[in-house]
Amino acid sequence: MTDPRARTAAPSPQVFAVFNEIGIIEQLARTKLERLLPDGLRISHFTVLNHFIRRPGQETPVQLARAFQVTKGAMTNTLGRLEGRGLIEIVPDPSDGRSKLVSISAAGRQAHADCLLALAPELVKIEAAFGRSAFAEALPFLAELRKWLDAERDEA
Amino acid sequence: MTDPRARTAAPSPQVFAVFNEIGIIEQLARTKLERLLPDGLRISHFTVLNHFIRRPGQETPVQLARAFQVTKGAMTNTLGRLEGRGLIEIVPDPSDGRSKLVSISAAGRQAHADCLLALAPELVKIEAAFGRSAFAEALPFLAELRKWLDAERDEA
DNA sequence: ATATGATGGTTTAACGTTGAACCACTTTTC
DNA sequence: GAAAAGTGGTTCAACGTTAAACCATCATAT
Repeated sequence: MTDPRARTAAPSPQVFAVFNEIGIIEQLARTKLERLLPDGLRISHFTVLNHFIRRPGQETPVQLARAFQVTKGAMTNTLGRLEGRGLIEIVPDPSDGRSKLVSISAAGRQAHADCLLALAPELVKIEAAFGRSAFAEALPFLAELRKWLDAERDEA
Repeated sequence: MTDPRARTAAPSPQVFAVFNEIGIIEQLARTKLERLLPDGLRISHFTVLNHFIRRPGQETPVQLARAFQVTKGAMTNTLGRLEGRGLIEIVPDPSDGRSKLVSISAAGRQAHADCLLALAPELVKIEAAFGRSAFAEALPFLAELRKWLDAERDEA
């Protein structure tokens, strides 16, 4: 603040580098794992199924869109594909005429199990290459970063 | 290996979680930062400019595609946009009739500087929220993971 | 009650990406 | 040398995503 020309400090190269690595990892991991999923399922489809396995019950499309940080339009697309395959059920929300309620179906639970089986070997291989603890240690920072970006999202 | 039914061990939840967080971070960061870039530039465009700033010289489209882990088709698209804006120059490779040589232009250097200026405040804010060291500490694992996924890519 | 604003969901256009087919040129092999 | 295999680059279709406009329905205020 001693130099009046200094409007904004420069970010450190590490910040750039972290986002750069994350971008490349996302791309590599998505194409690699997507190739393993059965029946042309996409990561986005699997993620929704996974969500319902961990938190059984009903949820609205908007809740799901927020949970995965995608637009409503993207979620409309994803849910349409899943419903078309019979992996989820969508019913109107009796308490709100605008809304719908989404839940996983028996076929969806089976598909999720198939996905897990298909992904397991690759994930185990990755885990073995780095050791179990490496991922556990990396997780807190990534979760914090995700939460921060998420929270800062709707502010602006 | 004592149980013949055990074909593959199950991956730990942390591995799943790490890729999940990375996926969401990538999405949030891309849309957030892309909104800041001037003149409708995309992250993929900026990344190429950034590459040429750090490593001045000439490179072929295939080299660039490999560096960023995208398909040749994607790089054709990216380079076409950049050339259309006059931010890079593409000339035929005199030593190989199939190939081309890409280099950054003066306008490209200026655009890169504008991008840095536009991104700086946001990145500084993120850096301040987590401390400078947090990113430096997270980087080695991410770089390792990226390298591993990259290397494992062409094997299969 | 009525108007005004907010929210849930869909649709459309535009874009970037993958994957595969394709052409041109080079390198290798015999 | 000629044929075969490999490599650089482009094009095309298919898909997922964002952004924005839009309609229907709820909530709130007056």
